[in-house]
Amino acid sequence: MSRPLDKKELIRKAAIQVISRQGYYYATTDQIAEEAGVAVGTIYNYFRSKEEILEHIFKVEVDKRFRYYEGLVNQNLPALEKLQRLLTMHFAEVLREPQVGQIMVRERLSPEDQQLPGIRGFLQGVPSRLQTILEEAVAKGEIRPCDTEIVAAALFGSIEAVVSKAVFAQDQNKQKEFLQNAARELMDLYVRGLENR
Amino acid sequence: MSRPLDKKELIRKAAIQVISRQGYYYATTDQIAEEAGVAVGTIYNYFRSKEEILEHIFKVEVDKRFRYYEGLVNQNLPALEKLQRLLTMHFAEVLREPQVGQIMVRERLSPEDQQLPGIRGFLQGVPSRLQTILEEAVAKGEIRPCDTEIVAAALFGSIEAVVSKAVFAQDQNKQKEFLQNAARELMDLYVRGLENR
Amino acid sequence: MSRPLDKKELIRKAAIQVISRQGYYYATTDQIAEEAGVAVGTIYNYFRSKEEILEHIFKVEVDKRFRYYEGLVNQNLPALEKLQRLLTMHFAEVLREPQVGQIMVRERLSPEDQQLPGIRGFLQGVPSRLQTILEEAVAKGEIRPCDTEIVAAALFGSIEAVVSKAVFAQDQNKQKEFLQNAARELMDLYVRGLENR
Amino acid sequence: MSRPLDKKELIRKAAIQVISRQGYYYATTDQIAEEAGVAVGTIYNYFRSKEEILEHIFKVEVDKRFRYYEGLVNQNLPALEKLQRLLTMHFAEVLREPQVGQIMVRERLSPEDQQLPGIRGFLQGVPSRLQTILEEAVAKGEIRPCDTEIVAAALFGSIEAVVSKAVFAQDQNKQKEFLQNAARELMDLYVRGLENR
DNA sequence: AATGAATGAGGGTTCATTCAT
DNA sequence: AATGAATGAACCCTCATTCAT
Repeated sequence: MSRPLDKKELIRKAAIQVISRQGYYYATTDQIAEEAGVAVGTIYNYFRSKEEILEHIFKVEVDKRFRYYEGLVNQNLPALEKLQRLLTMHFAEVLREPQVGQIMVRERLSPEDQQLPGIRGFLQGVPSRLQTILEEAVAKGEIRPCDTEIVAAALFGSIEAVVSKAVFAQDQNKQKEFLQNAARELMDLYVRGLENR
Repeated sequence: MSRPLDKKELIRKAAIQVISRQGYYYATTDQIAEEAGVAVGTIYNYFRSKEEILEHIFKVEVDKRFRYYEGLVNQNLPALEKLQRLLTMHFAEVLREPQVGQIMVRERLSPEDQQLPGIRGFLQGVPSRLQTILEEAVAKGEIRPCDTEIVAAALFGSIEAVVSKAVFAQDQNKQKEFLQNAARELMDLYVRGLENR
Repeated sequence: MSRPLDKKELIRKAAIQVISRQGYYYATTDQIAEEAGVAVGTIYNYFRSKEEILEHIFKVEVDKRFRYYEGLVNQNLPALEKLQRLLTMHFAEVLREPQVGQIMVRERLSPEDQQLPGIRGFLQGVPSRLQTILEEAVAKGEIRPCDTEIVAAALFGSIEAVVSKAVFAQDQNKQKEFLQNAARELMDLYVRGLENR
Repeated sequence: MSRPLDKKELIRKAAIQVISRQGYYYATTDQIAEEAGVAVGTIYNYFRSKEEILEHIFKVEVDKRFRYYEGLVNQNLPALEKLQRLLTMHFAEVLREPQVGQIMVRERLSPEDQQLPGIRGFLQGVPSRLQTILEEAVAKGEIRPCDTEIVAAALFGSIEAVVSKAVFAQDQNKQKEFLQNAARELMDLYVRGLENR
C-alpha cells in the first residue's frame, strides 16, 4: 500500500536537504533522487519539473504561515500582539527546519520572467499581511502614524536578515538562543520605534 | 585609445545589464560579451571566470561603501549622524545605478561552498561596520543598550528590503521618491526604536 | 463478459487513434492505455512491446487484404478485373478506417534493423501480389509486356500516395469523393498505360 | 582559416549517413557528431536543433529540384519532355546519393503538428509542380484531359515507390540499372496512360 | 487478469571555458 | 590583445517496461 503523499513528502524533504546544501541551481535532480532513495523518474511522477519542487517547498511554508495568519487576524487582540505571535511562530518554524529557512531567504529572488507563482505569493503576501496588521495598529492608536508600506518592507527585511544570520550559523545551539533573543529584540525595536508617545 | 582598464569597465557594465536582467545563473557569457560588444574570449582576458565578474561587481560597490565609511568613521560626529550619512549615501548610489542594487540584493546569497570572497566581504563587512557604529552610539549614550549584532543585522535587512522594493518597482520616478521617503522613515524608525529615554 | 480478445481489440483500436494522431514515435504507451481506458500494465498482457502493437495493426490489415486476395486469385476472372477489385476493396477499407490508412502510409518505412516482420509482410507482400496479377495479365495478353516489378512498385506507390492525400485531407466528405474518383482515375491510367494495342 | 559552410556541410553529410542508417528518431546527436568527427556542441553552432538538421537535408534537395524546375519551366519544350527531364534528373540525384533518397522517402511523413516547413515544401511543392506541368500538357493537347491533381499525386507516389525500391536494394550495381529502367518504364506508362488518342 | 508507481538508461541541449589564429 | 569556433561534461526530463499488490 503506497501512499503517494508520503512519497511526495519524501521527495520534498530530500530536495530541502540538497537545495539548502547546494543552492537551487547547483542541486541536481539526480542528487535529490539519491537523497530521497528513489529513481529520478519517480520525482517526475510527483512534480512536473525541478522548478515545481522549489515552488512546492515555498508553498508548504507559505500556506503554514497564511493559515496561522488567518486564524489570528479576526481575533480580538491588540495588533501588536498579533505581530508578536506571527513573528514568534515564524521563528519557531525556522528553528524547527532551519534548512527550509535557508532556502526561503536564498531563493526567493529571481528575475521576474522566471519568478514562480509560489514564490511571488511569499514575496508579496507576507509583507502585505504585515502591512495590514500595521495599519490596524495605527487605526487603533497602538502605534504612531507611519508609512506602513515602508515599515512593513523593513520589518520583513529585518526578519529575513535575522533568519539568514541564524540559519547560516554553524552552531545549532546558538541558533536557538540567537533566534529567541532576536524575536525579543526585534519586537522591542519596532514597538519602541513605532510607539505612540 | 582604449586602455585595458576601460575594457574591464566595459565588461563590468555590460555584465551588470545582463545579470540584473536575467539573474546570474541565467546570464550567459555570450550575452555579456554581446552586450559589451566584445568577443567571449576577451572576457577571459580580464576575468578568470564568470564568477569573478560577479565578484568584481560586488567588490567595486563594497569598496565604494567602505571608502566612504573609512572617511566617516574617525570624524568627530555623533554616531547616529554617521549612520544617517551612510544610509543616505547607499540609497543615493542605488538610485544612481538601480541595476547594481538589484544584483546585490539578489545574488548575495549562495551556498557556502561557492561563496565568493567579494560577496562575503559585503555580507559580513557591511553589518559588522553597522554594528561598530551602533556600539559607538551605545558607548556615547546616543542610543540605549541593545544587542548590537542583532540590531545591525536587522538594520541591514531593512535596508536591503527597501532597496529591493524600490529596485523592482517599475516606475522610475517613484523609485526616487520611495527611496527618499524610505531613508527618512528608516532613520526615524531606528532612532526612535533605539532612543535613550 | 469481456474476453481477452476483446481487450486486445480495445487496445488495438486505441493505439490506432493515438498513433494516427501523433505518429508512432510520439505516441506513448500511457496515452494508448488512457485512450483504451486500461492501465499501462494491461497493454503488456497482450503485447510484448510497443512495437508489437504497431506490428499487430499492420498484420490485421495485411491479413484482411491477403484473405481477400486469396479468394480472388483462383477465380476465373480477367486479371485486370482482379486488380480493379483489389483496388476498390483497399480504398473502401481505407475509407472505413482512414486512421489505419494514415498509419500504414506513415509508419511502413523504418530502418532495416528495426523492421518489423508484420510491416515487411505489407511492404513486400502487397507489391509482389500486384506483380503476380500483372504477370498473369501479361500472360493472358490482357496487357502489353512490361517490367512487372517496376510497374507493380509504381502502382503500389500511386495507391499509397492517393491514400495519403485522401487521408490527410481535413474534409471527410471530400475524402469519399476523392477516393472514388481516384480509384477510377488510377485504373483508367494504368489500364491505358498498359493496354495491348 | 575555418570556413563555417564547410563544417555545416560536414555535419549535414554525417547526419545523412547516420539518419539513413538508423532512421531519424533512432539517430542520436552523439552519433552524428562522432560520424562528423566533431563534438556534439559543434552541431549546435550550425543547427538550432536535431530537427533543423533533417529540415536542412530536405531543403538542400528540394532547392536543387526546384532550381532545376525553374530553369525548365519557361523553356519552349513539350510538357512531356519537361516531365521526362525532371524525372531523369531526380533519379540521377538519387543515384548519386542514395542515402538522401532513403531519408526523403522515409522521413517525409510525420504528424501535421510536428511537420517541418522544409518537409512540407517537399511534400506539397513537388506534386504541385508536377501538376502544373500536367496541366500545361493537357492545355497543349499533349495528353488527354484528366484529373491532374490525382494523376500528379499518383505520379509522385510512383516515383517515390521506385526510389524506395532502388534505395533499399542491397546491390549498388542493380540500383543503377533499376533506376534507369524505371525512368523509362514510368515515362512509358504515364505517357501511354495519358495519351490523347 | 489488472493495476500503476517505480525504474533508470538514454536523449537533446546548454554553456563556461579554451586556444589556434 | 582580441577573436569566436570548438569543446564535452553535465543537466533536466522522458517513457518503455517491470512487478508487487
